[in-house]
Amino acid sequence: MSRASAKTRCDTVLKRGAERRDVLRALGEVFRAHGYEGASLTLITDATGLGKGSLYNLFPGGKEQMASEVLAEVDTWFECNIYAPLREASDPARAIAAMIAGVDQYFHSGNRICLVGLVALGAARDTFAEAVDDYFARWHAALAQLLQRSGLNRRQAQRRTEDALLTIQGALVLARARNDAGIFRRALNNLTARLLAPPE
Amino acid sequence: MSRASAKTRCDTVLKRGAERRDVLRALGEVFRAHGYEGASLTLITDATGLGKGSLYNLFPGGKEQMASEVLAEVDTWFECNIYAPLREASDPARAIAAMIAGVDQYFHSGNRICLVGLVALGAARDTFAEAVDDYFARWHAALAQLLQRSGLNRRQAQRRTEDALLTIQGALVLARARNDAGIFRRALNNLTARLLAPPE
DNA sequence: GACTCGTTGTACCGATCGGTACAATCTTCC
DNA sequence: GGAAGATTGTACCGATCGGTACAACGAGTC
Repeated sequence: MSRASAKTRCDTVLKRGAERRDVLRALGEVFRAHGYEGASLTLITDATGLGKGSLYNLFPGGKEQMASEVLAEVDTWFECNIYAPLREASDPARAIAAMIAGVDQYFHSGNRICLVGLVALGAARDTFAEAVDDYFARWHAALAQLLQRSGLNRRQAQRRTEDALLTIQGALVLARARNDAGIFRRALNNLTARLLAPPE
Repeated sequence: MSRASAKTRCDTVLKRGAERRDVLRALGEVFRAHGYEGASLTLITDATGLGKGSLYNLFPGGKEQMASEVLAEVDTWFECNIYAPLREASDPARAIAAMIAGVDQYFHSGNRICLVGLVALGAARDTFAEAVDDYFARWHAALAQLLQRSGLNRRQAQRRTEDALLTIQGALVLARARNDAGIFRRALNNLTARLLAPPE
């Protein structure tokens, strides 16, 4: 998942990919709900409505390929809706507000889990280590770069970016743990202010 | 896991509990490494050195009881080493520094995962929902109370406490995802400053 | 030493795991 | 319509899942 392929990925016309998209979406929800190990083929066939035959025809690599493609799909979404806008933004305040809005939308205001974070914590981390690291690394790079353009020095930009990413992850964990999506909403609000604060 | 039993739990003399403690410790590491679903009995027997016979003699309730007792053990550790000191502290600054130091120690400076957070994200959340919520709720109560005593109003104390807990969780996730324990260390440093900052 | 009773290893249980084989079916193109 | 190729449901595979049964073993007690 290199930076170079990012642009083309976003503009790709999905000829016969529409239904595959639907399958990937369903797969994503199964993995989110049960984790990589917990997502049994029975659960997967139920969620997708596809039999094993179709499933292994679509994903010859089995469960690993399914999860891998789901992660790639997540990555693409963030690339198009979060990272690219951050990189191309001229107005930092607007860009940050847009990022927060995008994150809030993607995670259903705290009612949806971060699949990448979930995979990172589980035993499957090693299998998908590259995709996991890449997801956060590219987010980090895009946001830190924007913060630097907005006037922060490199060190401050790095620190604030790290803070932003872990705040989002932590808010998702805590919101889920305490079954209180308000935690996520409040964290995002607070985060906006912290990111937009003047250099210290 | 009620608040009332907290005190006695800490002072309990473990007559024949010493070896059970060791087993629970090993169990904890297996669950941390593989999650609840992923921790198969084979992995468990390997990690504990106990056969199934001994295991089901010690834990008639099977895997669920094992995980339940491990969570209780985690809870006890935090009760004794984190929550109780926070409640009984007279000097807020010292208490917060002690909390951060305890957290850093427990999570091996970012190289160890939060089992409660992991369970919260997984499918086993519902099974252990009460223990999970309780863990964070008691931490929240103890810290918020201390912050109020240090001069913050209720609202600010709540906000900062929520921020502290999710920062710790998020830092653990991100540190693991990016395989960089430095993220956790930096987050804890930053958190100390934020908690000790004067009322806004 | 014999009796007790908690502890342990081991064989085994049905269910389910991820994955494969393959015949039946559906499309597509001529 | 019919040949060709992709797509699908279903039966099946060995391995492993969490859990049980039980006989062998162990430390105490008399």
